[in-house]
Amino acid sequence: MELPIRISKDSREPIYHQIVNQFKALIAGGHLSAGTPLPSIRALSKDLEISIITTRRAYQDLEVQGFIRTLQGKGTFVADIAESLKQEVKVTSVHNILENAVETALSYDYNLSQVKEIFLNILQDKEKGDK
Amino acid sequence: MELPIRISKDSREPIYHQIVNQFKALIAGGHLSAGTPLPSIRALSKDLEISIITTRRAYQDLEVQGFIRTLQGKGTFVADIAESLKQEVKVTSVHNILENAVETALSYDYNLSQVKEIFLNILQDKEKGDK
DNA sequence: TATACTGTGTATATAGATATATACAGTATA
DNA sequence: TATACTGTATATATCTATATACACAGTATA
Repeated sequence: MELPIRISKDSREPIYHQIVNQFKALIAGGHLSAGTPLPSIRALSKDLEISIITTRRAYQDLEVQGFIRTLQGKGTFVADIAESLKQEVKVTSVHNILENAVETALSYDYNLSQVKEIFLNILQDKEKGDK
Repeated sequence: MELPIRISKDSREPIYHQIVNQFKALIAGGHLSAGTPLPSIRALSKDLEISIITTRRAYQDLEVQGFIRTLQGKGTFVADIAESLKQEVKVTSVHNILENAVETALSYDYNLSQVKEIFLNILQDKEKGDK
């Protein structure tokens, strides 16, 4: 199974944390349903060219937060999460991300109209790119 | 001078890096013009309740990237940067930030229309909040 | 004019966080 | 039963953040 997990080594955000956020998005967004097996820490670490301890750290955080379950010798699976919780994570996370992006754009001395225009341009580019 | 520099200790992004990004936004955005003195590493570290070595690390990175100049015993000042460079940093950074936000929103299985709606709601909230 | 004080930045040692390499333990299958 | 999968643990190196001390620059005062 090919997962859209990517890490940026340029980012100062810890690698394990990038992985956590991306899996959270996939799970809360419904891309990965309950019971689905995740790649093993070895498979993922090879895929991302990082240490298995780094992928394990990410899986540990996800497990502590209740998104996945791991069984020694068996593997890691998407946990059974209440739809309401998934929805809450989805709505809250996306809202926070977009709001932070707006705040940052405003700190560059753009005004709301300009931010809106730039954003709509990006959406347009994405729409064209999808075709 | 009161600067809108804030750090989030919850974020996994290193503190020094958060400071770098926020100063970069203020400088590229024109809020801080060339020659403006920045707070000393002691003043800023007291303001943010962090170590002076952390603020120094942020100032060092900003100096290496050409945004500021520091003189031992005298202080730290906004560097004289070409308007074209400031503009480039401004446009590129904001575009990247908004684009990444869109990408992340899409990874939560929102579609472009939904992302647009959420974003416009946020802008609306911000417009109301400004009043 | 020299010295002391107060500002400024700079350097070093240490602790915690992050990422790695390597070895150990559990489970399933041939 | 052996092998190949799986997760788990430990030691080490690097990065980040801190506390503390040192050095430079400007100003005030004797």
